[in-house]
Amino acid sequence: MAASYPKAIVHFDGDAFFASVLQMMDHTLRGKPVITGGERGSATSLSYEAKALGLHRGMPMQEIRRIAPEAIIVPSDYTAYSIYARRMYAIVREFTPKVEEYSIDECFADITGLEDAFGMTYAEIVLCIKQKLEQSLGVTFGVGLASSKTLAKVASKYHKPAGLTLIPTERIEEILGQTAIYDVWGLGGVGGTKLNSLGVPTALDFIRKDDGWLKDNGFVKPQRDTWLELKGYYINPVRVGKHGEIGSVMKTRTFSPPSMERSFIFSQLSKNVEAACVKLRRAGLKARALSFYLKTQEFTYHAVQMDLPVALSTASEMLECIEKRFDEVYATEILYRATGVTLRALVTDSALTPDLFGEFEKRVQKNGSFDALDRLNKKYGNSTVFLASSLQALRAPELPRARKRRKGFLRQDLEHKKSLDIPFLGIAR
DNA sequence: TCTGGGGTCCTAGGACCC
DNA sequence: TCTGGGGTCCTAGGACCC
Repeated sequence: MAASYPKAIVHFDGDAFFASVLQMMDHTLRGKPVITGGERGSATSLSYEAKALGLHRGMPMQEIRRIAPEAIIVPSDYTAYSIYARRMYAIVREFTPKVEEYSIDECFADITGLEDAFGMTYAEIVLCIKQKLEQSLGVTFGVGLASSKTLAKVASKYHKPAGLTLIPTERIEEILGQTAIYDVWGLGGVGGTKLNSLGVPTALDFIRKDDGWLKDNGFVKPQRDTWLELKGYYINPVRVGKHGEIGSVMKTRTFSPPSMERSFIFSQLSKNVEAACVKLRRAGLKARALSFYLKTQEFTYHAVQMDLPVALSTASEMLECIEKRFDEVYATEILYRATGVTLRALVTDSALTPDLFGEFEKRVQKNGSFDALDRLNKKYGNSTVFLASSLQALRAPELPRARKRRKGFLRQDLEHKKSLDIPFLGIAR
């Protein structure tokens, strides 16, 4: 009996990807319990040897050291991860150009209709790609083949690690009967809880409901699409190429303890704007719009959305615009715990057209590092002694140390905070 | 665990217009 | 001028993902 696939969609998922990459880069780590994310204080990725010790993702490092002193905590290396990711995409592309780079450790491929070209069944093609990935990268992969992305996702995590699972149409019900509704990609915690409370604990129970039931219970397009995909319909397409292009740039940071001091909160926001601009310039982009927000101690958000007069990539000029509207979100007597900024409507540098009044020309000349501080300082005057004093800090020789300390800042640092955080403001690079 | 950081997509609802 | 119906466009915010 030939297995039937209306579409042949494959999902590849690197097993314990970060930890595995680090084990490949350093052979002394192989076969050992490796944990990454030490710099954050909790585990980001764990090797299978580490998982076998009962350790799990999100576990505090302190606890890990207590439970498993033999565990090796290694700093993250995002450059290495992305090199491996690119190799992974390249290998899959040797078989088909229809590859979606979904994330740093996952991709989808559409191999529909390729049996004749390779003289193999879909299952054989998939096995062939899987073996090549594992041999070339030294990382094992969970691989799933089905007729939709959602089903392929179910398949790739069905057997771990190094699993290969096929879900042709005739096996859908069997597999989904063993798939918890919480584990279905796209439904999330809220949707999963809701379905569970409606008496739908598995994906099989879900696909057995009809369209009317979905509508009556308030399920909308994203859930309906997932429902269709689980039934085997190809709804969510494999998106070739487009991934990797940046649509928006965001920077957010929580600070502790929370604060109600306007100048401090504004400086936090400045820091985020600066960091976002660094990323923006690195990508050769400028933003025509942005939004910024303050997050209160109660986890409510207050945001302002604004268009920029011209496309910008420098923090100083964005901050001028932001300052004018900062008080729309900031209120005295309220404790805030985080700020954030999102740069949107991005355009490439080359596509930028100078505006009518020569603003563009003026801006080109203003690329000095201290420009931002000078202008802000002049603008705010006495009301922001804070910024003025930070200017001194910026020019002080111990800048590198101050920057470094910022990472793990402690309560004591708070007393001196004003001179610690501000160096970030206006360092244009 | 009193709740990280960086993204995308969808939708309800307001503004505006016939 | 008022009322109602019905489009379109835009945005804020929610939910989800890794």
